[in-house]
Amino acid sequence: MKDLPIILYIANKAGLHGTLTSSTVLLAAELDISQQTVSRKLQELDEEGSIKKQTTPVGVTLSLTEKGKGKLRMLHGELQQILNQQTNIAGIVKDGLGEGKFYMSQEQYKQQFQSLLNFTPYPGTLNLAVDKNGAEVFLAAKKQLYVSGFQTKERTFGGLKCYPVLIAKKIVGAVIVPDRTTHTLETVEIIAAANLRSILKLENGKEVAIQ
Amino acid sequence: MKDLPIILYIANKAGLHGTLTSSTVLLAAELDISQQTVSRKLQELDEEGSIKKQTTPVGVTLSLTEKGKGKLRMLHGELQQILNQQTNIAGIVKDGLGEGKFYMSQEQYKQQFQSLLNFTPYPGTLNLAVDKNGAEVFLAAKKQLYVSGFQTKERTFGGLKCYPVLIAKKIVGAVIVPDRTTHTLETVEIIAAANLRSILKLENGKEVAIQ
DNA sequence: ATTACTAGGTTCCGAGTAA
DNA sequence: TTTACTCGGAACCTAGTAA
Repeated sequence: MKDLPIILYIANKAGLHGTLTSSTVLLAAELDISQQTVSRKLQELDEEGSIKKQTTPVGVTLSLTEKGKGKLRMLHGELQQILNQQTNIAGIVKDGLGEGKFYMSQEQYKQQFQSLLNFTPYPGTLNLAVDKNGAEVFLAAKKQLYVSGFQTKERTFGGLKCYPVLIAKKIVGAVIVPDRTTHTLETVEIIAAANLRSILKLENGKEVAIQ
Repeated sequence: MKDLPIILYIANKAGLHGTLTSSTVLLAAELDISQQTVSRKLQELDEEGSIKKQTTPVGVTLSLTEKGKGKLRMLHGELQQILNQQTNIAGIVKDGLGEGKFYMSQEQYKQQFQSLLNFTPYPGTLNLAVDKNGAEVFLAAKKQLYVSGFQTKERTFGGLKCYPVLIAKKIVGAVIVPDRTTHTLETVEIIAAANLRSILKLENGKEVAIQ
């Protein structure tokens, strides 16, 4: 749309249906363009039918036309669509390998989780089968935190990415994606402060939504 | 915001967080500007930090930066505020003068209502006491229809403005404002296909929301 | 095939000023 | 005071091309 700043200014000051009494000089100052440009642009917007302009001896009176309102509504709709994308996915509970429990018991991991997520994870992860593409989009939209790897005298523990999420609309947790993961994003691992399986009464095959 | 069309295009195609693989030639065709302009604008948007651009031998790979997303969100918020103004008010049921019933029984009114509103009003109006200013803003935001006056051999019936509304979240009706009204907008008259008092179980003093 | 530079034409902006 | 015209200069766009 053309000359959006001016239309937005009018809409803000006058409301969608009201009128704005002002002057080209004042508008110029507020919009940080010259009085001449304001004058010209108001003419153009009027001719093109986006606004209605009445010139008086003491200034101008402006309001949006249906066409102008329509443009704002269209733009709003477009933005709505862009911004309100996939913000949740569902996954099916499935068996993990019991590794999660071992990892989540490591003190170094636990400390990092506590400081990054403000909770210490229950020792054990919930594995969810999800749509791979859906999960990628979903996680891309989330804030990514990073838990670094470390070494003990026995072995090396890798780093992992970590995305805070809300599980089943009420429990704060996180999706974790180990750097060297055994499964792709077809499966997603979830941690939380409590045992999700028990407090959500989950069994294999049940569906859980995360957001 | 500068170069909104390009940012919107990327956001539409790639989503907020995804990446778009394309070429300046293709973008030029879709946006109806020259390849050179696309090339330059992508450089500018990249330098200014609204998008991230990677140039490959076969085209460009684009994604929005946090700054770019922020701009979209800000614009969206602004539009939200403008568009989602007062879209409902509440009123207290009160006694009318019984005139409504007489007017709504007039065949010429009934026919016009039917064609404008797609319902024939129940013979009688519901009077609601509302906040005057609130009502003005509310009605200003509604589509205004006009029912013209007419004459019979006995007398003259005036025209009236008519605003389709939803009553109590479920019943389609309309606010009517006679051209020569006896009350100001402190009281609002409502019509609907059915008897609102009975189907909503209303008595004087009860509150009704209209939107 | 790309991207993107240069050059020249067009559009746009705003200082000056008339009404 | 206004709005809005003229006109010179700045900004912007694209055809031609190099890489």
